[in-house]
Amino acid sequence: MPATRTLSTAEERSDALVRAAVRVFAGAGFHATPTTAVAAEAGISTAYAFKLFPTKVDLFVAAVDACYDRIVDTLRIAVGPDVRGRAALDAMGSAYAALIADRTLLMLQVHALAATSETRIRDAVRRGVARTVEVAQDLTGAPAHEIQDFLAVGQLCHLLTAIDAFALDDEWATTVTEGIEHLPTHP
Amino acid sequence: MPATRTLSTAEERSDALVRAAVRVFAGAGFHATPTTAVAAEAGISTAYAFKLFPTKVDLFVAAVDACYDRIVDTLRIAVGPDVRGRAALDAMGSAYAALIADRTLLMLQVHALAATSETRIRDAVRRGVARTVEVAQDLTGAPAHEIQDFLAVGQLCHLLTAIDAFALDDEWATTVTEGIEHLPTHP
DNA sequence: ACTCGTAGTGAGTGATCAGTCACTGAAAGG
DNA sequence: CCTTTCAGTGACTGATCACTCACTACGAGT
Repeated sequence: MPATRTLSTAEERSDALVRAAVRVFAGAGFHATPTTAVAAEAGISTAYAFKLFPTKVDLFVAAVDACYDRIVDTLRIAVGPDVRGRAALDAMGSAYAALIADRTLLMLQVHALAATSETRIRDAVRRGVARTVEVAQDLTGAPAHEIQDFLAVGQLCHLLTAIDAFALDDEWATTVTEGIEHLPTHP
Repeated sequence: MPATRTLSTAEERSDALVRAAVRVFAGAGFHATPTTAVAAEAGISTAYAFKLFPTKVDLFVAAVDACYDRIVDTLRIAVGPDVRGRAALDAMGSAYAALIADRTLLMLQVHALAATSETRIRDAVRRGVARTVEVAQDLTGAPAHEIQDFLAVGQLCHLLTAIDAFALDDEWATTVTEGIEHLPTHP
């Protein structure tokens, strides 16, 4: 293949489109984001976006899967081979906090959860949570209640970040954010 | 006022509309639910619904506020005057689990969180969380980290219920649901 | 009886958006 | 070259939806 190729492969375009979908859907969610906005962010026409992903749901599901790909990879490399149990879970927690610091993956999860009335989106979230739990179990060997804690604290971070509680200094906000890994506040 | 009155007061209609809004928005969320569907559920015309609540956001915010009204009331009556600390928080947890058993208030919270890019909705969620935290602090006197736990477990229940994890018997699902107050599965 | 404020609605309208269609053009193999 | 395949798009369309307007009707006070 010559270096002067102007057309991309469909696979390259699909990847770019999914990356754009993660960013754009994270902003306003499934129903509030037009497919046109995703295509524009990826720099391709709406018509071609629909050729690559026949429906908007297909594209959203691909974005959710990509989101959990990144999460699972991050958790996997966070913990050294000799670390187990709670220490390993803590390492995963820190890695996760760093990963979602830019809010993109965090908000995409929030929006995916809200779109679970669409069966295929619910299934994508199930797959993602399943993979997360499995990697946490396999690499830390921690008991069920600690895995639950790990997930629960993650969900709490989602809530607090979505409402930007870290930026507030009312008493309730400081109570509920104190000691939690600080995530950057909304611009 | 005679018993044969056929017109309602605007206040009665508003209340009915907000109750309908809680139910209907809980189903598909803010952006996927037309105002017409809420008005129909309440048995009034779309035009009148817009006279009572000038915008869809106004109606949604009223629904979110009503949702947290019910939550806060439930938490308040759950704990006896002499119970404090972790025991009191556990009582609140059980009362909360019973309250959200029909998924309506639970899913409305999930959808509200996903709609926080609208400032007024974000503020409504903030108000709700603030009230929840305040009532938990005042009535239990529990330390901050226990209040955080309380919130975190609630959020975990939202996640697990939204993806109907309680209905699954894959290993990850049983791991992550075991010991958590069982909520009914989706029909 | 009359009038005025308020409950209540049918029938729109303009904008947005998911998805389609008919088409252009690049480039690899022969 | 020339044909075939695949990347890529502009210009629609039909449906949906937030919100409006012009209007009817009820009933309380006088």
